[in-house]
Amino acid sequence: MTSLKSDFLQILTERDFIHQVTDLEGLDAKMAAAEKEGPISAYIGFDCTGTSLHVGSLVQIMMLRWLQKCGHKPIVLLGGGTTRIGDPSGKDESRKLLTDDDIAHNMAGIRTIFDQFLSFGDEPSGATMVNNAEWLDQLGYIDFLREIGTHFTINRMLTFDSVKLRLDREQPLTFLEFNYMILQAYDFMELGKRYNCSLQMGGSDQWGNIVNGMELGRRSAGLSLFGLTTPLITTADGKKMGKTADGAVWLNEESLPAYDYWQFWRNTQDADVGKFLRLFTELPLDEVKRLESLEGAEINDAKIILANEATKMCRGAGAADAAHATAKETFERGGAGSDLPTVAVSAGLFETGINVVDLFIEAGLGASKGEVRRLIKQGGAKLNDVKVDDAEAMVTNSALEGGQIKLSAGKKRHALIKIGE
RNA sequence: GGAGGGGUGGCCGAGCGGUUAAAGGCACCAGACUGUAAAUCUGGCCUCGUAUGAGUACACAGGUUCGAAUCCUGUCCCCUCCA
Repeated sequence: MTSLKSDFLQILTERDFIHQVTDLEGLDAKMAAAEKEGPISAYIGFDCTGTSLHVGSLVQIMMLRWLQKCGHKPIVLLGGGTTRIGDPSGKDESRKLLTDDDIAHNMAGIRTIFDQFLSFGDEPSGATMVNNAEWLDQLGYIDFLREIGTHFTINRMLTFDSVKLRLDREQPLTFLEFNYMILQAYDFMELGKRYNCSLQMGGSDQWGNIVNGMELGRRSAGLSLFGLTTPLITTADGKKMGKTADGAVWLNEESLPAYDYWQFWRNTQDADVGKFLRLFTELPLDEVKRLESLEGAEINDAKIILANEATKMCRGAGAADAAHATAKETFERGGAGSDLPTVAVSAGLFETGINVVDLFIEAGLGASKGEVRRLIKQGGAKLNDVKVDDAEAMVTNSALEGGQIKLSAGKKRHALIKIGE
């Protein structure tokens, strides 16, 4: 492996973050010279269509974190302006146009995530969050076309993968979508001008957009810009990572409790442990090597470390410890950790008694009565770790253990029922 | 604006008057095996009912028929080609 001069690129290379770089040596030299010439700023764009981001964005977030650790300045660009148009790529869903309030709300939610990973502030390496509405909102169409449009040829745009794929497959591509790449290119240039940002990073699908931005910056503003992309992160069986039964694995607590977040990492397949440790934790590489070489049941220890580290970073040490403790209690001792999903019910409920099936639904462990009955029939339902055989059984005060009841659906899904006021 | 094609269960996709709660695949859930892994096997996968069963359901609204996802009419939406 050729050794790089800058810490940042060295780390990224070792940890398999890099898919492509526009000018590795040039960028390396520039970053290595930071001590004399000051840190460089780099940005990654994020969509703000929701109040949270999911693990799919985590690679990018980790890159910004490393960037900051290496003394450079991370810029988080939120697509406030582009979100207002609505991203046309997800064309199966009718795109909803977000109001300004929605967008502001979403941005606030996303900000709380970045607060965990980055340190914001005015110091040279302090992170900043920028909204592209800042410049996009004021764009005049004609001026924009004259200034920016002249730098793009349709011939060239047609050669981009994102466009070509659509055309080859004879799928429609709207004009709006076609313009997206120009707007993204414009973002890069504006960030270069306003924030002296010289590097854009992103997923491998962003390569074309990044390159466009570099060229626009050079031609229109004389900027020297760089681009870097990450590979698409897939699990060992070839799926895009980050999807679970209930959808995305969200990064913020409101969308996904820390316990579930921890569990997501804990349930990583063997074959992915090393990869994930490299990308999503900051453990030293020799430690990662040791952990990923564990075999058989021992690799579970590596998964626990992965879960702890990942959760700590995203949700804080306290949340990670609590999740770990609960998992230990629940899985290793068959008890009930306090961090399990908990549902409070009124005391009166057990005076008269409640049907087990209804109780499971109450606890969120089943969507319909039929589903819970099936679960019981198949032997997957447990109440205080005792298999439930009778779907007609009533649960009364006598089932309470220390004021709570532990319900389990299968081996992994558990919930606590507690008496509330 | 003109011509044509289409909207089926979470997704893909068969069905094209009765034997269709709707083939098949994917995803998902549970069980077995294990290590809270993967792979594999078994069962399940609209709602209500222990179940025979009942109720809803094939874009929406009507109609034809003993009987419709299947035929007809209207509405909405999507796509392709032409202008």
